[in-house]
Amino acid sequence: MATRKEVAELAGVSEATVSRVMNGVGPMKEETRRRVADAAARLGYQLNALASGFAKGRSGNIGVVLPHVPKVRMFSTYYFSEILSGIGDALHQAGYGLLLLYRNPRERYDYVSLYRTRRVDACLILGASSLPEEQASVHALADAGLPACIVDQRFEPRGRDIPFVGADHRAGAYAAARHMLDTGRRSLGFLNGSPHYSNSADRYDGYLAALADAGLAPDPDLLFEGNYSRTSGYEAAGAIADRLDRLDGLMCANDRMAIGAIQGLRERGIDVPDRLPVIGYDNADASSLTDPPLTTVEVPFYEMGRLAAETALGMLSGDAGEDGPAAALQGGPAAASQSGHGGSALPDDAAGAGSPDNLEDIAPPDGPAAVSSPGGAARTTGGLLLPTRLIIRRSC
Amino acid sequence: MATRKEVAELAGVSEATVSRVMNGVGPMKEETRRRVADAAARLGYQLNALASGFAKGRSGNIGVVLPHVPKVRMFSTYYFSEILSGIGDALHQAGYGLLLLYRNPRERYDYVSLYRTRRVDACLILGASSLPEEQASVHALADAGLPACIVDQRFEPRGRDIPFVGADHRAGAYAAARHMLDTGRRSLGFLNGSPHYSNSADRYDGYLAALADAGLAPDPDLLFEGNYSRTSGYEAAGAIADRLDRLDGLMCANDRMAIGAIQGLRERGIDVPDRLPVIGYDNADASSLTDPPLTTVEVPFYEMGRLAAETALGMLSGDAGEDGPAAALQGGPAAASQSGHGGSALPDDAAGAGSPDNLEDIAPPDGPAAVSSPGGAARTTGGLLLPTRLIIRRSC
DNA sequence: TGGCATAATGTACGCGTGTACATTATTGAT
DNA sequence: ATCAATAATGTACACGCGTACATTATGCCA
Repeated sequence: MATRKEVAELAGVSEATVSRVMNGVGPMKEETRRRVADAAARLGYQLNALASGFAKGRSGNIGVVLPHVPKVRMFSTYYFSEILSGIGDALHQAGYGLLLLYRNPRERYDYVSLYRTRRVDACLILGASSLPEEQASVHALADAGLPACIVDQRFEPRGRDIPFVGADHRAGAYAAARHMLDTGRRSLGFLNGSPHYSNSADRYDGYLAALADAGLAPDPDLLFEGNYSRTSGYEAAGAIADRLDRLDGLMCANDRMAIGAIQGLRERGIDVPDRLPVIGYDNADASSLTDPPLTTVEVPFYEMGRLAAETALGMLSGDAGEDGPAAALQGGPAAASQSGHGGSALPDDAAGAGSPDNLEDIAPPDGPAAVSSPGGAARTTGGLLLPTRLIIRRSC
Repeated sequence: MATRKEVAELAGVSEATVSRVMNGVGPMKEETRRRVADAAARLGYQLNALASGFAKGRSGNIGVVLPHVPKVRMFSTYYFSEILSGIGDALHQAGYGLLLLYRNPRERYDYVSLYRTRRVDACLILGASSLPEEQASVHALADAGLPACIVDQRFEPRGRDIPFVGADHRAGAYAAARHMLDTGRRSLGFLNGSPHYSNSADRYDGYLAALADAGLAPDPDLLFEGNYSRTSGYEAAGAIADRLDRLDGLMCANDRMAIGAIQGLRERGIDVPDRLPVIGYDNADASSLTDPPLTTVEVPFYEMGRLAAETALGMLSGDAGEDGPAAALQGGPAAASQSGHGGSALPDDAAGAGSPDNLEDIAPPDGPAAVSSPGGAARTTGGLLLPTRLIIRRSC
């Protein structure tokens, strides 16, 4: 392992000069720069990231926190892998490392220690819910005023808050419900996810808004609840079948529950879409594999990850970022809509089973103080909401 | 941020004593230990992992390398998320961090720099293939003699080699083919994956062995090739349909291709399983969601990740580990078969669609010098092969 | 009580870097 | 040619910890 001292000797300069060359700081003669670079190359010298981080008091790593319960596959892997991919690209581009952290949603998680021990410089929190332990953990992090970003989950505003980046699920659910209503449904059921997620509430809002716009009153008996797992959708099929005489359409808060519900309905001899049209949400991988392929709402998860990472990084590099995640949208080197993944590009093999249809023009009447911004994302207090898109297939 | 000095002063001891208490090294009076612990607690002091790692020359992080090509979802997310989960649990238990690294499979990747810059103490390589750039990168890592472990991919032995942990895909494919043959198929096609993966070759071996045991000769015209993506299976359906008159069964090297193939076949009016029974491989999430549910081979991905992590950690903590990954099996605090995930436990909602059937007794005649070991895993030169299990559903 | 082995603690330094500050070289204007 | 401003480089130290080694306390046996 070559060290800075050896490079300095070989190049005939001081260690400080080597340091400056390696970091590209301060003015220096081009010839000196080259001599040092050559010496470093000849010795195979590279900065010791550990020592460098130690001297700067920064690890150079961003913690990405995922929920994880042993033996239970609670969440869609599609969801996380897309977001992670976006995060990974953004962090790599900025020269940061991605430290993957698993958290048990039912236990208190000490975010602050991660910073105190310098394991991470910032955190991105994925799959958070408002379970008490979880909320308390996040509040402690917010109170400490540490750089972080919450992905796709909003907490109730309080003094200091952590910025979030999510998707406009209210608009997405509105578009889904609207599609059902526009195609003649009058009595639309809704299989929602756990109320611990702000997602669920947002989707419910969109559902209600679409009903209201169609002059329909919501029927509490047509509201079902699962926990976003396929099994919970499968199990909900019983209750749904019981209300079948009053239903002419079913909307689900995610694809996995929709798939489970379709399975359960089919086992009861209820055909989808002939007897009961169903619409999902997420545009997960599996949604195009099912029979029938699932009409669903595409969510820009990759972009979400990217923006969340850029938001957190923005809080690190000055700005004393009280601006929230919108700053990343405007100032980032690669803004959301230009990064080449997501947006209008179809993910891998999503095509071929139904014609995607951009229905951005069908917007919900009034979001939560949302204002559309240049990237197509809406900015709300303390957060950013990315636009979603309806994908029409054959299930409704 | 409290520092060691303040703790030492508050406790009335030297900094060295604080250090010893925090790390639990050397003999010390219980009262001293308590005094220091109290002082640390009162000041909210925690070890600075960065400084500690710097002093020890170790980052405390293990790099986990994943293939990643922008805009292309090349690999099953199920596969990686299961393996990652196993890795995460093992590393967390050992107090190590998980640094997620994305690699472009088509470019050379400088593993060695990761160590030289002290970003990681060891690496776990996932989704590796024998593409030239990739192979060269791995060889350089092996030549440097650095601690690492390759997951589910074997490279040809050479001087110094990196240990690997994988699954016995030869036996798995044998069981799958055998199941087909035992249920009356005589003319079994095989849709294999890219030959850049040792997986593919192993599965092909198992397929051939089962044919041979049934007294059948392989028909080269019934061998198809995809790239493990659903799309490639979908596209292969054309060639498969062309040979339909000579086929009475189709075996696929993974579930995604099987699902794609079934879709393609159905579009050509070929019913599965009535006209052509199909069997998959992996027991991915989606395999139980399809119509018909897919008979497949379960692979203990979680265990695979756990064992790989334990193998790499074993190379760190002495043993000058020339023993290969088997050491982790015997010596680890939680051996494979006891860790509670995988093994006989069904992953989440895999049940309910067909009766799983353990066919471990149907073993291939002769593996590549494989010897079964206490954990049920076979140990081969330089690597460990975990057992697979046939899961019978309705697609064949 | 003395001596010795061992436990328990303190002292001192190195780990490799970033950077504030001091110093020297260079340039340009007068 | 002189001086000042600025560029370019060197010097010196802090960052927080682990640990080899020195030192002191303790217990045990004769």
